[in-house]
Amino acid sequence: MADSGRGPRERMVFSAAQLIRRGGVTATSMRDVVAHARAPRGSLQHYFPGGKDQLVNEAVDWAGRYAAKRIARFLGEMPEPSPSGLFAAMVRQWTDEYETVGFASGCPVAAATADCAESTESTRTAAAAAFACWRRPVAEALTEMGVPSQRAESLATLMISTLEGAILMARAERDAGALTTVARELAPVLDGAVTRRR
Amino acid sequence: MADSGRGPRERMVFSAAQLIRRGGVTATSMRDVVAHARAPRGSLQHYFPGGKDQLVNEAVDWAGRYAAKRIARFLGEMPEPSPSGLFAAMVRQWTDEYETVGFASGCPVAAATADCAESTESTRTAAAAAFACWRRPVAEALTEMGVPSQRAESLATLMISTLEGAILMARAERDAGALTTVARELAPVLDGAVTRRR
DNA sequence: CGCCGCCTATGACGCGCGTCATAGTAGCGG
DNA sequence: CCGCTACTATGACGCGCGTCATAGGCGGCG
Repeated sequence: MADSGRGPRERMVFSAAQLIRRGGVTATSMRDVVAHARAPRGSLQHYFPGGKDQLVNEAVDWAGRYAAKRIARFLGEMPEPSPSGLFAAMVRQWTDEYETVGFASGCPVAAATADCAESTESTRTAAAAAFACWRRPVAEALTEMGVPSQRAESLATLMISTLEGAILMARAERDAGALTTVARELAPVLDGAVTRRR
Repeated sequence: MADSGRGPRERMVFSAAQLIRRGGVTATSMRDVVAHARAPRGSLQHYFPGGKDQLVNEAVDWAGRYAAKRIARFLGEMPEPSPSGLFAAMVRQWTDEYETVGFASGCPVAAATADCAESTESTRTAAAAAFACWRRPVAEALTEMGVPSQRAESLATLMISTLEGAILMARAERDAGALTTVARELAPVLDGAVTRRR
C-alpha cells in the first residue's frame, strides 16, 4: 500500500487500481489518475499509448498479481496452515481495512468486471486472468494442505467467490458482518476437505 | 422479463435496472434509459425529479424486490424443499441466463454497490436495503426447512455472497463453471444445518 | 557542439453527459 | 369554452471526458 511505487508509470497503474476500487472504471478519469499519482499528465500518452483501456487493463493485472502475492504472504505467516485459516486471513485483510480506513473501496477486479465485461473485451480478459492468477496459489496451497487437487480447484473458486460477494455486501451495508459470517460458515467445509495429514 | 411493464414510469425503472446490469451505473445514461424503455424523454424530469440518483435508486430497489419474489417462486416450484435445493435454484437462474442469452449482464445491485457505494450515499443505502430484502425470504425459507433461525441468517448471507461472487467470476471468464462449482460445494454445508425434520 | 532519444507540457477538439427552461398537448371537471 | 393538472417535447447550457497535435526540455553520446 506504499503511496509511491518507484517510477511514475508504476504509480499511475497503482493509482488507477486504487481509484477503480473506489468508484468503478467509468467514474475514474485519466486526469484523476495522474493527479492521484502526482504524475505529469503528458506521460499518459507516452506510457499508455493504448489509452484508458490499456491503463485499466494493467491496473486489473496488477491487482490480480497483488492478490496472488498476498496468498503467499498469508501462508508464510501461518504457523500451522489450514484451509479455514487461509480463508480467515483473506477475509481479515478486508475486515482490517474496513475497520481502520472505512468502507470506501472494494475489489478492483470486481469493479472492472461489473463495468467492462460487456463493453471492453480486453478488460474482461484481464479480469479473467486476474481471477485465475489469484486462484492458482489458493488451489496450490490447499493441495499442499492435503486437499485432493481437483477438489482444491473447486474450493479455491468457492473461497474467492464468497469473499468477493461478502466484500460487496459489507460495503453496501457499511458493516463487515457479512465477511466474518462467511469466514465462520465456510470454515468447516474447507477443513473437511483435507483427506491426508500433512 | 417482460419487455414492457404497464406504465412508462415502470418501464423506465425496469430499463434502468437492465442497463445497469450490463454496464454499471456510470456508463448508463438517462438518454439510454428512455431509449431502451421507448419512453418520452420529457417524462424523466416529470417522474424522477430527483434526477439520475432517484432513477438508479428505484432500479436497485426494484431489483431487490424482484430477487425476493424469485425466492418465493423457487420455493413454490420445489416438491420437497431443501437448503441446497434452494441454492441450486438460485444458481440455476443465472446459469440458464448465461447459457441462453450470454454473459452480457450481472447483478444490478452488485453493479450499483461497486459504482456508487462511495459516491452516492442514497444509492448505497438502496443497495443495502436490496440485499436485506433479498436475504429475508432466504433466511425464512431456511428456518422453515428446519435450520435454527440465527444460523439461517448466517447461511442466507453466505448463499447470497457466494452467488454474487460466482456471478462476477462467471461473467469475467465467460464460463458458468464457477456457478455450478459453488452450488456443488456449498450443498453439504447448507443441508447439514437442518437440525429438525420437517 | 549537435543531434537524438526519452519524457513532459499544454491547449484544443468533439462528444456525450445531467440538468434546466420553456413551451406545447391531452383529458376532464366546471 | 375555460382552466387546471398531468404529461410530453425540445433545445440549450455548462462541464468533464478521452484523445490528439504540437511544442518544448534535457541528458548523453558521437
